[in-house]
Amino acid sequence: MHNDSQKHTVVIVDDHLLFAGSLEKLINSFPNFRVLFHAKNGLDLQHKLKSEKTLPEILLLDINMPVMDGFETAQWMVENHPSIKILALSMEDDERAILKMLRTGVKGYLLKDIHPENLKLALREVIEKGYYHSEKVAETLLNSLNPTEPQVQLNLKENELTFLQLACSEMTYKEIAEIMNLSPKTIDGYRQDLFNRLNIKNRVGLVMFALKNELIHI
Amino acid sequence: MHNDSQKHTVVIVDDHLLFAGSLEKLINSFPNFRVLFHAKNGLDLQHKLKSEKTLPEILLLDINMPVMDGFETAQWMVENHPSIKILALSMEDDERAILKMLRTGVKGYLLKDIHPENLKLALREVIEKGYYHSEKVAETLLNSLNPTEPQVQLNLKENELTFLQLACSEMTYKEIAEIMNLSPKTIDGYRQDLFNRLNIKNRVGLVMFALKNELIHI
DNA sequence: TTTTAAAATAGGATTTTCCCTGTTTATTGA
DNA sequence: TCAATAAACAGGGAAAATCCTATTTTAAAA
Repeated sequence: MHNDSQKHTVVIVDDHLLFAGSLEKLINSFPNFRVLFHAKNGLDLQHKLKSEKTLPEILLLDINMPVMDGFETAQWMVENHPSIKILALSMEDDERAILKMLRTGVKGYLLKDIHPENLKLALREVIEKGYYHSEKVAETLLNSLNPTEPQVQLNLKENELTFLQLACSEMTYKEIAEIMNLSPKTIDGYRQDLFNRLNIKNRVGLVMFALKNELIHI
Repeated sequence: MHNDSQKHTVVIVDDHLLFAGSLEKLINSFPNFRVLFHAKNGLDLQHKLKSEKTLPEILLLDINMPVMDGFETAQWMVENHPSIKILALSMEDDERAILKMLRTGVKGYLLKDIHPENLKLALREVIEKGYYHSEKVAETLLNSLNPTEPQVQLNLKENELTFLQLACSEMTYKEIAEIMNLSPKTIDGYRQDLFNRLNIKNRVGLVMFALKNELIHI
């Protein structure tokens, strides 16, 4: 048995209190780890890191949070507390999300459907090796190197994006022009340009394109 | 201290192993409850209920699951094991979901962001009173009785629906008319009728309406 | 300071959309 | 069979959208 002072410290950031609470119980049941506290989101974490005297070795970070989500929080942590190792926790195995987090410098990425035993393993590895990569993450990394679908890189300029989003409303182009402080003829140009580049025939096509590429949400 | 045989029994159904596992730890730490086992989804639960000799008193059921989700599972349970009390667990406080579950007969509805202490309370109440209703659920029930937005009942006729769906393509109304074997003027009528009824200004409005009402999917 | 490229703007023609007020053609119930 | 009603269809005009081909303005680079 280890006494608390020998144990590695963990802080949990998750807006789901029930999950955070249970997770704490689970982690505290691991002989080598103990949870210092948990935070509801990135902002809450910032405050608590200031007020608490002890900094954790590991941060278990949920990426789906309101207010200040996992990405922002990870970035802030890397900048302000680079020594704290971040283990990202996520519901979905979204490839883009995984890559984004890895790029900001998290030490591991866990899916919430992993076996509790794997969490223990991940925590141990992060302490010992400095990182933990599950199979899924490794696979994603490979996929990203060898992209199956080149995914039409949409180079939308700021104005084009704005126009596209406004085109999904019931406004006329003239009204859109007014809002954007541009001549209707300029809007005319934006539209035609998009039609050509995206192989689109009319405004409905624009709307569908925006939808498919999540440029707007219903 | 209670010995196991005196404790109330719980089974967890959740596809997120980590959550299920931690939750088990948490519940087992409650003096009056113990977890018998957990299942990944409804199907898994069916199998396990058959093979295990002991039936639980309470079923903690996640509603967001692949394979056989919370709704189906709840229905099956009510039909096949009506004596087992169901506590639904959900990430989102989706009003429709709450109502749907309550109607199928679950004894309570918990959000995953509740405080662990509330879970203990909910379990106790379900055993003692037979149900547990959090504030949110009570509020939702009130809302459902007094609907703020009457939700335009959309009485779309077959042809109108078809037109609406085709209007979400890049076809002109003339082309749509051809496909539907109708005069362009008839299509004109359909459109105008929908504009008036749905308070829509132009074709983009039609597309957004179809999207919002899931008449088409992206 | 030129040169250059991109962004913004125009003119003008054609098509499509939108809107209003009708008429004709089924369909159905008395 | 005869209204009554709904569905389909039309004419015609105004507004908006689409599609060309330029020109002007702006910003960046040389």
